[in-house]
Amino acid sequence: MVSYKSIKAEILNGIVGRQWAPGELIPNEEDLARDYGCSRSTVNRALQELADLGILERRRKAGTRVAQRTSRGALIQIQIVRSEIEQSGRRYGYVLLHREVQAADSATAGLIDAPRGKPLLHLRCLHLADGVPYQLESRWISLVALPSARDVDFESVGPNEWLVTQVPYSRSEHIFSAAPPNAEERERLRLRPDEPVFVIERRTWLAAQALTYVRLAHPGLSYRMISREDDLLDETES
Amino acid sequence: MVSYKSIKAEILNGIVGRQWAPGELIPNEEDLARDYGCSRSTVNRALQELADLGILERRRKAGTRVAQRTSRGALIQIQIVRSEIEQSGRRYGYVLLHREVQAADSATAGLIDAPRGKPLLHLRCLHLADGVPYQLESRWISLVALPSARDVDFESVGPNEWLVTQVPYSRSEHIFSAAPPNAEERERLRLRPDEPVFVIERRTWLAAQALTYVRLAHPGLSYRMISREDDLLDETES
DNA sequence: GAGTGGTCTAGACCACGTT
DNA sequence: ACGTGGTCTAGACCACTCC
Repeated sequence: MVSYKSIKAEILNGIVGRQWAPGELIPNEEDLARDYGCSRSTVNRALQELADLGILERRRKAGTRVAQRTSRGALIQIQIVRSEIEQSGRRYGYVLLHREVQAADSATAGLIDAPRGKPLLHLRCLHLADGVPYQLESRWISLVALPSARDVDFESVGPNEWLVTQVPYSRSEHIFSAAPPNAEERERLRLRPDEPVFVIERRTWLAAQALTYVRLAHPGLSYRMISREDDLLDETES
Repeated sequence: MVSYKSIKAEILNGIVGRQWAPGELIPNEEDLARDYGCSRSTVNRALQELADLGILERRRKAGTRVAQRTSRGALIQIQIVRSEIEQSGRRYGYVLLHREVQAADSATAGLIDAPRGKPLLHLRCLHLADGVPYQLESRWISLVALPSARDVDFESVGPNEWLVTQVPYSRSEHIFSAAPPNAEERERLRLRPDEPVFVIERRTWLAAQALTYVRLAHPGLSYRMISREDDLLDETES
């Protein structure tokens, strides 16, 4: 029996081995099914998965081509900060610096994308790795969307860890940037002179409703955000 | 006819609407097929795609559960710098600063992951948006893997644009960081005092062979790397 | 052992988009 | 108009893994 995985692997080999160049047409499903001695459904599944990966481009009547990949994706895995630190073999530490319920003013309403005047929970926390400042977190949580957050004190559980036990989200936005530190960051993160911060900002929504906005600042000289990918090698080729 | 997309959408609605909580078991394929009045294959495709998205977890005999999503991904699209600038409505400018063939010394060999002594093409380029410095690129290309690069002058075509017309890659690594600028970056990017740079480093391989290493430095006060995602809403729900 | 998902088939009809 | 991919079906057999 010819499996769709083996067909995927063979097509990939053909691309990597330059049997088909980017932009080139590969045979249609019917021909491939005859070549491999399997049904068209099996070929279809293989080609469809390669198209989902961005490796092929398919259009009815026009056929299937090797994609010209002009943009290259990098998938960043953003973990809970605790597991990020513990997985690197370091000891995790957590301090809640500030906790306050406030009404959204125009500045914070814009950040979290919630209506002005609605109640927000504002938290500031410091995360440490082996006692060294690792991340300064400044977070707003919409109490309209997540009213139960009002009853959590966040002294022992970080907001990130609490949030993942709650609802899923349906939309998210991440912004990464490099910035000069503000006074609090310089002090709390014990930055050296001229050391910038690496900033991650994240907003999440469930349907149209804003859930949370968070700004995560890391010391620039020690923090690296890394993404590794094996694009094609997920099949067991001999 | 019940489509696999409508089943996907209904299951998603059930999850977002908390009909099924994270970790909870959803009905098996046979039951769902009877409920929806379609074949098991159709249900299978819907559930399998949701599992691929990380929204469901499936195990034979154990059934299908709503996934506990503890880590959240952000997909960064790294485009050719030219289209990145032109898509924002600005005019693209390009200057080749330096071009040199050199043998890999121990430092550069480590960066690109190629054997010491092998020939490398080293390029430094400046990319501008509306005449303002946007990105300083420092790139090494393995002439072992890509010998034809030796014959390209890179005066009019940027290395990024040339490379995508060449081979695909099979493995890549991206590192993002915030750093104080070096002297050249301060001058070429016309940085303000205390302005850090946002640095993207990328290495790519084809099978085990290193292709290229590039370090891209952006002015920290103006550059933002943004990623937006609609996790669940790719179906046409009314 | 038995229940569940994983895959394949042969056929069918349809939607789309190129020609 | 027609060639291509997109989807669905009814059935089958198998692989895994929980009990």
